[in-house]
Amino acid sequence: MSRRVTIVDIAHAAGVSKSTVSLVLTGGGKVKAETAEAVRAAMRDLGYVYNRGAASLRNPRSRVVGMVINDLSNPFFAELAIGIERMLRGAGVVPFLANTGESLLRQAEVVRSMREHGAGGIILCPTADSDGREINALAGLGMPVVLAIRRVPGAKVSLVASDNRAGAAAATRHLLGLGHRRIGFIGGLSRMGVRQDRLAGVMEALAAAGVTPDRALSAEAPPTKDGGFDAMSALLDRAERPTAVVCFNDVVAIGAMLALTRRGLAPGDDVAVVGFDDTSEARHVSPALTTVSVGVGDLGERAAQMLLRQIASGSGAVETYIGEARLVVRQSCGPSRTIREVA
Amino acid sequence: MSRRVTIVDIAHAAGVSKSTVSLVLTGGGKVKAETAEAVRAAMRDLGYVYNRGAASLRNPRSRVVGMVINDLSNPFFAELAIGIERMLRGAGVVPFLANTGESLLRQAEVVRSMREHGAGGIILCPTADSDGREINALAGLGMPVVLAIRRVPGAKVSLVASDNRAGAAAATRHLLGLGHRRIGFIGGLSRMGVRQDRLAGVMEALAAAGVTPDRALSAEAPPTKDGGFDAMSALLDRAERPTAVVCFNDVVAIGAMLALTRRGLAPGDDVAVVGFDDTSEARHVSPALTTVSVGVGDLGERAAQMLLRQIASGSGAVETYIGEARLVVRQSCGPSRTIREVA
DNA sequence: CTCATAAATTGGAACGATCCACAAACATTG
DNA sequence: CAATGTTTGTGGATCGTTCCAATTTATGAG
Repeated sequence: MSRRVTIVDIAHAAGVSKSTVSLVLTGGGKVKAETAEAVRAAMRDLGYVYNRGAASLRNPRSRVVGMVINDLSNPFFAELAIGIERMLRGAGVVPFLANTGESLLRQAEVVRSMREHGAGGIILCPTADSDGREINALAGLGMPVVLAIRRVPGAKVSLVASDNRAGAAAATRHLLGLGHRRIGFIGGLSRMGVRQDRLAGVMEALAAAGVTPDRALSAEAPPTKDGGFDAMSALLDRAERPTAVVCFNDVVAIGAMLALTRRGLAPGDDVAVVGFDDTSEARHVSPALTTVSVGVGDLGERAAQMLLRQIASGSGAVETYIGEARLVVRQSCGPSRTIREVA
Repeated sequence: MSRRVTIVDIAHAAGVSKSTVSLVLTGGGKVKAETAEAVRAAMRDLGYVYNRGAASLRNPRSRVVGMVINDLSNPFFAELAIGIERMLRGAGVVPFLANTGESLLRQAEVVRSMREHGAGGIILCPTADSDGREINALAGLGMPVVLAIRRVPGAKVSLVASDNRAGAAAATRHLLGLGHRRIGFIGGLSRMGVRQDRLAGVMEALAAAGVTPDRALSAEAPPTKDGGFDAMSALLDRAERPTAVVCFNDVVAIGAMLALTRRGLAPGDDVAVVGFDDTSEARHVSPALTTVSVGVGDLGERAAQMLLRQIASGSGAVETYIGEARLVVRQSCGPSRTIREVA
């Protein structure tokens, strides 16, 4: 196997110096058009491949960033990753992607590995048990960091998330408007900031309507389908059942609907169910899930933009963007005076 | 901001030479335990970050590979990516991930970018219109390549895929066993190898049962929900409707079920529907979708293993793995003598 | 045609690691 | 204790690029 082709080979073939080749590579200008063309021709002929590792050794301004996602198998986060990637590639930046699967250990490994590869910044969708100090330490070392979706208690870094409180409040007002009074909240773990915010939104709306919340109607559970199933089942075992539930997210909501069906209850008619996130599954389940859309693709793009800005400015200034959360009414809340979505 | 800390700084702090530091870094052995510990302590104290770019300049054995996925928003491919990633990280290899969104241009860009970053190999889930020559060119340059899920006509590289033909045949036999005779095939574009294989499986099973296939019952359409919706609608407009359809994949099947429902027909009772891939959505739609499982996570792991083997051996030997496809019977094919899945 | 200036090009020194051939320190043995 | 072998440890060259200061070449004004 022949040696790798380097700029020196190109320089030789094109009859110029390696510096000139470097100039046309970096597009700095200052090189005559015909010389540049000759160089490019030589690169084509020899099958030259630019070595970014070598380049960033000398010039550490990096065109690579890391995106660390806690659960890629969740379409919500996959959509987020796609939004981030779209924006980054548009800006000529190459994203390293890693999936932590909610493991704090893997998150640490992955972040280290990205630093070793010279990532110029990191977009982090943190695991539920992330430590603010660790993230601050990372940012303190001069690494631009943007948290996405989930805030981390104590972390003083930039954040892109949705207005969970307002979204949950809107969902709750919708249920109140339909006549529901016994409204529960299920799914998510209490240490999750996102859950705290969404629960707070529900409580706020109940309070505003003068309804006294029943603490027994909110159940903690892993943010999975099984979690939703179990939590809903537990609530149904109680003497005083809820007539409606706001769920931590769509996955939990789907699990909850399954639990209802299993008991011969009709989601929407017997117990109203609202999800959160508006993943594509929400449209496809039956009955179609009323949910709160957070515009996840857009959030991803914003996170990417924010990171790029942060890298460009170099001033570790902390920014926060809270995206609007919009209620999407479908069929899972039974008869309604609002207009149903025309799918 | 202070200069980056390098092995020379570590060497100085630990009172050894940079060569020794390099030795403990690469774990080559030949260094006294206490010296190694002193070096490691210095690294901790100074907050040292290994510079892989510099390392792979001198020693090009790369610990990075690229994974190029055609559509991450499809949970099927997301699951594939997760399987690949799991195996690679287990082997200490860092995957670069990129999403091409079915764009051939982006695929080319992304592959180039990965080569520039020194990827030691690439797992490619090719766009539908990929050119075998281009892929052969890549492999010919000494880059280990493994195609996943989709074969590319003319490409002479390793492949990990599922037995689409057998899977489709099994699904068709299931429908035949339920008494269906007018069995259609919908979704996918005719240039897709995967579609050709699945369609061939259907035809094969029909022929084996002595049923003459009606060409008018197979409809081409983009492999999306809308594609499935439109294709199913078109078939329903025909005088002689199918009583059952095998769909290109689960997404198409869900679209087809939507089309049925829209016309007041009950999927499963009026027209049987079978999907392909067994994504998580298949379990959650109603009626739950009978589909063909290809074990996508496992396929991802196999692809990763195959690439690692190929990188290790260095011999561009071409391997092929065809995973088994298993019929999963649920509720979308109406009354059945087979035992329903106990969800 | 000459000189000043601008534009284009160039060689050599980095960047931060690994590799190699060799040297120093230590152990073993007759 | 000399001779020999075995661990450990070391300086310098090197990988492919960018940066810098310096040099050559082209352009324009008088």
